[in-house]
Amino acid sequence: MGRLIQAKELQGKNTVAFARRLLGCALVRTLADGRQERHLIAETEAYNGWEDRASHASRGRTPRNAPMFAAGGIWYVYLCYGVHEMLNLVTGPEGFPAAVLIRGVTGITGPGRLTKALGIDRQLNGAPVAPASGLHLEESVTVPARWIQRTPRIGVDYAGPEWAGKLWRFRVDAERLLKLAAEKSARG
DNA sequence: TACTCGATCGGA
DNA sequence: CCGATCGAGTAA
Repeated sequence: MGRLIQAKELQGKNTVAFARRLLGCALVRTLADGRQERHLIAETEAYNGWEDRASHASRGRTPRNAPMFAAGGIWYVYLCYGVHEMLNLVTGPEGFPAAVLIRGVTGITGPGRLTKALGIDRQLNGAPVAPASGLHLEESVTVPARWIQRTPRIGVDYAGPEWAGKLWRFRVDAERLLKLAAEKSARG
């Protein structure tokens, strides 16, 4: 169990830094029977501001992307390619559209497979990042900087080279995360 | 109302 | 490499 990540911490304009800091945090799914499943976040992407051509917010506010314009601390879940639910954490102050796509956790690679495995869909769209919603975040392990990989975001070539080229995807090897978690639990 | 196209994935 | 699958966004 780690410290709960609160909405207040998600309301700055440092979206990219936050996407990086999310690595090693726990995504906690509360099931219907009250039990909790914990997954360490291994891969994220930042979508930051109106100018970001890869972001849904780049052409202004619409019914779909409205959650991105709210104050940070809620989930933004949408259907991609008519097939996959994508899970995003809304960040930023009210009115500044930003979010972090959760692309992978330990044991599950890919944003579509992640939501399928955790039973996440658009019912969670707009819900607060809190245990009562059934999905929240906790601090867990601290990932050494040298283990963090930065790359361009995936599947956003349509945004053009300037925006598709931003190193706004962050990744850490899942095995290393699990090792850190094991060391932490051995320490007590 | 008629298009077009995706922040993906699995199978050929 | 390609098709699935559907809703948002745009233009008319």
